Amino acid sequence: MEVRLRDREATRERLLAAARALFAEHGYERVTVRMIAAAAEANIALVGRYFGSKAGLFGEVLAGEPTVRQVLEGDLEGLARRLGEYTAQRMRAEPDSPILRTLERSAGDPEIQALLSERLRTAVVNPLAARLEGDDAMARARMATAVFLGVGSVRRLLGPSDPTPEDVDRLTGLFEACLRGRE
Amino acid sequence: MEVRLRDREATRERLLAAARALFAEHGYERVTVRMIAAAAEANIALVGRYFGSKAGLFGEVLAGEPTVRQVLEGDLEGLARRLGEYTAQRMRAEPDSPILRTLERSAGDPEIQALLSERLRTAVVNPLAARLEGDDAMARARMATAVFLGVGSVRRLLGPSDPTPEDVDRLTGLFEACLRGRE
DNA sequence: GCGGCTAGTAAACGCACGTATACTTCACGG
DNA sequence: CCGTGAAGTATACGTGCGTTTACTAGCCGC
Repeated sequence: MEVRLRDREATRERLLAAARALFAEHGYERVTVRMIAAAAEANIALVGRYFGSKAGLFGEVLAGEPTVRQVLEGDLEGLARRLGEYTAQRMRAEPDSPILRTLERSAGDPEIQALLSERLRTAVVNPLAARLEGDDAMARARMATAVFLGVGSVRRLLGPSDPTPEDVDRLTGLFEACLRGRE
Repeated sequence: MEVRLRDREATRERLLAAARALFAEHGYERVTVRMIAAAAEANIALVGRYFGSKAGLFGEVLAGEPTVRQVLEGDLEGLARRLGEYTAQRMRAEPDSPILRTLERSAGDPEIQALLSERLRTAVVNPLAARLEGDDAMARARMATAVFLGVGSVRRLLGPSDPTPEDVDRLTGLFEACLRGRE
């Protein structure tokens, strides 16, 4: 593989990677383009050149994230428990996903909020609703998402707490109640 | 009652009221001291003079909010349903409480986050935990709080939705699952 | 080998913020 | 009626931000 010092694509990728890590670490507003450029060992002006703006770079970071969460795959019966276990981890530590981490540090800028909203919809809520049956599948998917996001909020605001087996059971029960259709 | 144009206490109160409304409307970061001063028809410098700083003013706004939520009062059996109904309202519209509105617009500044955290603890989580029994009362109160906050997050991010009677039932079920102790 | 496109750079622009300072104006007690 | 102290004002300070501009330097085809 050729090594080029002046490589537009490689520099662009470095900026993207640095932005991905920093946004996940601190959220949108508390990351400056100077921080990103420094982390990528690139010049500040290149952010504007390659991504148009800070918001454009953020949008590309979001777009680069994988859409389907592995939690949603697998059998439908175990879905509530997988969600319960996955969410229980959120009580202790930050999510791996940059989207979710950024979401938790939630941005006030309406443009950024719209980007996050669109992404949450296509990456979490819609895939989840697609796995459910009934005409209120979307409402139930939203409520399950609420539980999921809420646990993150509580950890962020009140501090982490190690989930007990009872917590996992309780969360699983919550998701079962959310996902269960009318019988 | 005497009418005084130069009334320190009245001006202070106007600033406080303006700040309360604006913080609830836009969150901490997106409100400037200039906005507050303009809304209160007071001079910018008075914010610093009377409250020390913007953060000091915010702290006083938080401190002025009522501590105990009426939802928590009343019989324990109906608590889950009252929480369910109260939370269902959050699917449609913003909370009345400035604390909760500010919480939803969540501030990144660590100092402000600490203020919000302390307030959420003393105004919501602790009173709720106090009403529960069992050694994991706090864990269950935190989970109920997570559901409550999560519904707000989802409304803010994905847009409001009118709660159906089924939503109320489902939320009530969620809170029952959270609040129920070991049997 | 050299000119021209282009990646990369340095520096500054313009703005908005929270805060601080020096000044002005008014109410009120003597 | 006047001086004094507090209430209120105008303005500027310093900082940090996202963005832009004018420039430099390197790669590549000819």
